[in-house]
Amino acid sequence: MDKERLKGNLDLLLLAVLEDGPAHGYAVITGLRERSEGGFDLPEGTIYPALHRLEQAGLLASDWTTNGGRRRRTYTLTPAGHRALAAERAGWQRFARGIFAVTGVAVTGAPA
Amino acid sequence: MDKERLKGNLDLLLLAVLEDGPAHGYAVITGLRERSEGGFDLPEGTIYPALHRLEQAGLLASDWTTNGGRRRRTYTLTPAGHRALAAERAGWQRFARGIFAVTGVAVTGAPA
DNA sequence: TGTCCATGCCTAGTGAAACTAGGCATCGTG
DNA sequence: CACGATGCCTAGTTTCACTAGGCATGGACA
Repeated sequence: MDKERLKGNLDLLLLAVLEDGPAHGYAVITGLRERSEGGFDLPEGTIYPALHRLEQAGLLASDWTTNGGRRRRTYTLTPAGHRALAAERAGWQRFARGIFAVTGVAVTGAPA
Repeated sequence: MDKERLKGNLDLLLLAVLEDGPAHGYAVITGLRERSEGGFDLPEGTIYPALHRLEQAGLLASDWTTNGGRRRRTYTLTPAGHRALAAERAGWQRFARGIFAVTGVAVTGAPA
């Protein structure tokens, strides 16, 4: 998957994953990988700073839990996060429609 | 239109515009603006360096013409440019399908 | 006649976003 | 007991598009 294209869309992806329920960073990474069937296999250096940024922005709330001896930081969407997700989805759709208008490439779920 | 999302998609847009026939830089800018109904209103500082880069990469060929007293540099898609455009379209579709898989946002031409 | 806007080209430096590459710790398995 | 998977973190780099400036011509309008 093209890395450059990800720019500007990372928040959308993270918020969408967390929409299905709270998760910790590592689970977000694996969840993203699974949902996209390997398409989005993002490094930790991308995910963790982004989660911190989203929390800083008030879109996520986090709390520490311990599973066995491993500490996890679990993130949950805040109400502002839900609103931001909706805005991100709309923004993505606007952009993708622009691309369609210029290139003629439409996108649905099914492969060609 | 979100500026960050453009990253990685600029070549696709430029090549797609030039697919309809040769054009000079300024015409690419206005063509892009019209096709997207104002969505992609990109500054010259974005377009010109990108066209130079694409020519350097062998995807475009250019020649100077003069219209009245105004000099224009007209760009044409090379065969490699056509192939690159096809690859860009495929890359975009792959990416957009990944986004769909994660977020559920499908994109067709028609607005909601 | 002079000024201003659209046309038309260009580039050095900035800024924003994700990534690289490293560090640290625990747990299970061979 | 070593190594991979789990799990967290951050400083610095890279990679893109953009900002902000420069330059020139032609037409319209005062």
